Formats: sequence, structure tokens, C-alpha cells
Amino acid sequence: MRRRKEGRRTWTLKVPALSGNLDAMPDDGYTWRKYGQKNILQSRFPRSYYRCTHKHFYGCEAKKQVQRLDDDPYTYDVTYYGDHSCGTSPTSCPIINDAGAFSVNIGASKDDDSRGAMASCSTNERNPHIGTGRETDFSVTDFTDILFDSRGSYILDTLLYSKPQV
DNA sequence: GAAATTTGACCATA
DNA sequence: TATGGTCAAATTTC
Repeated sequence: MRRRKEGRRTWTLKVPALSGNLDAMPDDGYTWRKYGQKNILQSRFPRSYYRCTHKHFYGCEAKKQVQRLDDDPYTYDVTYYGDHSCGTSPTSCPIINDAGAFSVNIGASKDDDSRGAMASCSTNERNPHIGTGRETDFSVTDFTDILFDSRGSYILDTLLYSKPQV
């Protein structure tokens, strides 16, 4: 495989399929173009590869991989690579699910999430709360800054969305 | 006709 | 050498 460049920010989201529809990929506010799909060993479902539609216009190097979880077909594992430099930005919480709430794990490195800060987001408010154990209010803009701000010292490694409560 | 998706081949890495 | 990531031609959709 071609390894991604060192220092590139990556993070992973676990995203439930919208409304229980396996074909309804959650929208994160960006426009993606699919450039490949591969069957992965030890996984029943193929992995899809996307890059930013504006790659050629803006040289935007953002990419993402979408993998349906083997043990939970209603959940996607979405891995983002790099930042968007195309000037577009999400218009809401990166992904809104049915339940509305999710938690975010922000680590300093992929192997160290012990220093992570927690964040949560609600569909009703569309206002994430970010803090370290304590609840601190931030705006959506602040939240997307953490997600995509190239100046940020944090690496956003894992977004763990809570499953819809049925 | 343009843009997006599909799919098999190619290639780098472990 | 097996696996995973990307390329690019063919096909589909708008």
C-alpha cells in the first residue's frame, strides 16, 4: 500500500447509517468523489475511497475511507485524511445522526487518547459542547475549527457517535 | 456533453 | 508475495 505522508492529520468516525437505511451515507457537508473500492481481508464489506471533489481546482488533499463494520452493518467507519484547503466548509455539525448526540475523542496522537478532550453535539441545538470532562459550550464554528483547522495543535483521532436509542 | 461512479489493473509497502 | 491504495478506462447518470 502507499502509506500516507507523516504528519498528516487523520481521524476516524463511527457513523450509523441514516434512518437505518444502509444505502444512505451520512453527509458531512463536503462534496466527495469516489475514486476506488476494494474488498478488504477479514471484512465482509468493501472499503470505499473518496477524495475532495475540488482536488483539481484547489489542490485540496482531503480524503476519506468508508468501511462498513463487519459486526454492525448499520455503522460505517469513516476515516478522514488531511485537511480541506478548497475553501468549502461544513454547514452544520459534520454529521448528524438520528439520535442527535455523539461524543468526540480528541487525542494528541493516534496512540494516546488518554489526554483526549471530550465533545458532544446535539441535533436540536447543533451546538457542540467541548471540554475535558467538564461541559463547555463552543459554537459549531469552533467545533469545525477543531475538526479542520490546520493551525490546531490537537489531532482529532476518533469521533464515536452514539447509536440511535430505540 | 460533463461529471460522477464502477471496476480491474497497477504499484508500493510490509 | 499478499494486501491495500490509487489510477484510469469504461460506463452510468444528470
